[in-house]
Amino acid sequence: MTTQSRATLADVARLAGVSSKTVSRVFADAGNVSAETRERVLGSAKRLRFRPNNLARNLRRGGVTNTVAFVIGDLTNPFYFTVAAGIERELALHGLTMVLASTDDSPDSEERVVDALLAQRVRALVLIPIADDQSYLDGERQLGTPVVSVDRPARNLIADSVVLQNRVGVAEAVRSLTAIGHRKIGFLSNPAGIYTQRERLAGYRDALREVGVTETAHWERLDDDPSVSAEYSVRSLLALADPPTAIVAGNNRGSAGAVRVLRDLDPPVAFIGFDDFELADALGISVVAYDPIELGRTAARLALGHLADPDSFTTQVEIPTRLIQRGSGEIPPPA
Amino acid sequence: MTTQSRATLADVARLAGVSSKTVSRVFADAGNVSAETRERVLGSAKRLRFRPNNLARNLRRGGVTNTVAFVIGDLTNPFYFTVAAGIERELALHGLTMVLASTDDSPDSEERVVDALLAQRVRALVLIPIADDQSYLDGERQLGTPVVSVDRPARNLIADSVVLQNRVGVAEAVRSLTAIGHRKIGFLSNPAGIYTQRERLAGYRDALREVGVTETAHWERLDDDPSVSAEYSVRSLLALADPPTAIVAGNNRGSAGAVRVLRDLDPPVAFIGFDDFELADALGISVVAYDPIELGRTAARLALGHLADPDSFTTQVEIPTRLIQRGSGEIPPPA
DNA sequence: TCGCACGATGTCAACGATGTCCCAGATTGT
DNA sequence: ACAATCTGGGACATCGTTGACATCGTGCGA
Repeated sequence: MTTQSRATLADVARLAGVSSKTVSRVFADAGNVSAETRERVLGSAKRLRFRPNNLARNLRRGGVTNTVAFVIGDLTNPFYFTVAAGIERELALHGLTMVLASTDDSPDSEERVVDALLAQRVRALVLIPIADDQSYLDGERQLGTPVVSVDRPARNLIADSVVLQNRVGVAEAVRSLTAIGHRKIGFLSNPAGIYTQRERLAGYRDALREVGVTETAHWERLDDDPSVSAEYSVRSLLALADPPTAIVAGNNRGSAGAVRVLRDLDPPVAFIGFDDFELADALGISVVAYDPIELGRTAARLALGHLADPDSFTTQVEIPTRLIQRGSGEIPPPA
Repeated sequence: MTTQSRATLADVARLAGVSSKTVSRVFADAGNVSAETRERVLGSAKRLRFRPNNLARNLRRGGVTNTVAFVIGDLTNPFYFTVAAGIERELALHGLTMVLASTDDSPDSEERVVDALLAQRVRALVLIPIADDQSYLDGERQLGTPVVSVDRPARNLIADSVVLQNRVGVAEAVRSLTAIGHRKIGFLSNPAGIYTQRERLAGYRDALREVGVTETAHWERLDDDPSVSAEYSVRSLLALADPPTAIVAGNNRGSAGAVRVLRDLDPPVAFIGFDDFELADALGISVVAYDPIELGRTAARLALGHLADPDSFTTQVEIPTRLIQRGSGEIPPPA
């Protein structure tokens, strides 16, 4: 494996008998090079396996790359990576590349990871905020780097954001349950501390209040400890002296647990989850759904918008949710 | 929004009253700078919102970045994304970043996408080969860029690869069916043309041949048209004059379809899928499983190994699979 | 007390590509 | 026929950082 060193513009130029500027013209400018010269240059380039060095190019062009960073908490969550797919697609349409970095859901590493990306001179930053405070990004924003927060609003930072209709979505789901007579409705949330879960909890309470139910605390299972399984929470609800006749989950984690417990219960307990999932249709599970790809695309579009017009206003977008009824949410309470 | 320009080493140096080299030392070398000077430099840097420019740094250091590219066919396939998560984790341990690019399953765009990444001077390349020929990467490999192919071997290219125990895994699954008396076993494969599916099909035939069944063509549903739904294929198997008593699927696409059709069949038809999936346990679906995270980690480790020792031999790794019995695969044939 | 090692800092060039300016010759208009 | 314009191509500086090497005190052993 003779690891020879990489060819540069100058090497190609020497072999082709032209100046390096001419080679540069062939590869970038496309301006004013005779067909004959171009052929000769391309021939030499191929022979030397030349590949233009984007590091140098970008440096010369003022330190601007064509990559956009997406900072994600937990890479193994299917929700986040579908968002990433949306971002990648939209960026690809504009010739931009996505760099993906994970903070492993650790608030402390967020700033460190983001810093490393900014040092790479990413063109824009899309992130799912994990830490309690994104004010450290303010300087960068003022320097002109678009920052878009996804799924949750950034804290202490003026930035575009794309979030779901969490509160309205859950309220609609709960309303569909109260409409068929349910009053004792459980709610699963874990981790309960984060923005999305707080919003969804609020939606749950909203809808119950509308039918006069204000005492909901004993039907709420709010945890911040990921080791508490959703199955356990569901069982603890069913073990109540006055158990709920329906359960709503704040995320797909809750759905997975609920499915396991509820499938062979008699009398059946109604269930509605948040986040759609593979096979939910086969299982007949009703869910509050939305389009995660669209979430990503929208985030990318906002970033691209700021790149095109740095002085545009910051925007908050809400991605709509919709209730998909598949059976589990349409079970009426026992007579 | 006053978009002021970015501060450089020189700017910080001027403000701190030192040379730019000293500032460089503070941010990189960490070598021999007095505490007092360091304080002063860091102060100026913060005031100017200075951030070192990795483009310039990497250029100066010989055009070597700390990013590794992962080229993926279809970003929305959870399998690939979990692999990506594994890669990202392993790389993070070594201070490297992952860039993700998608070819949208188009063989034509593979070379284009890869080229763009190589121009960014990625340190190594991990890819899921889509095109029929990866020989275009040979030059780059000779230049010392580690290339690792994942899930399928690269064609016409000497490169490390990490693949699953496809053939053995499926053979084991089919054997578990023949062991309890099944002889009429269907096989679903779509897209059937790719390496993994061909291997799995071979495993299926292997195991049937062991029990003397050599005529399997009418039980094989091999499609290359993604618009042919797995449900349709399953139904067409069941509609045979002599329908199979068990079905094996070549991927999770097949499983999803099979689950929908098979759940309320009487007499029940045994089923084993390839690829584990969320809720497979709740549904009692037996599958041939493996660890996709480990697949990614292994790929990353191979790349890192080549970076550490450029002259190391290329390696082929097989990630083990295992049969997880959850009920659907243990149904005996009707008496 | 002198030489020398060492710590703290500075000078300068170079990484690879490109923007700016410049030039020689060919072509065009009047 | 001559100036004006265009076309292909080159020289040189430059983007922001760092490696190699130089410089200047200071303290310490001989």
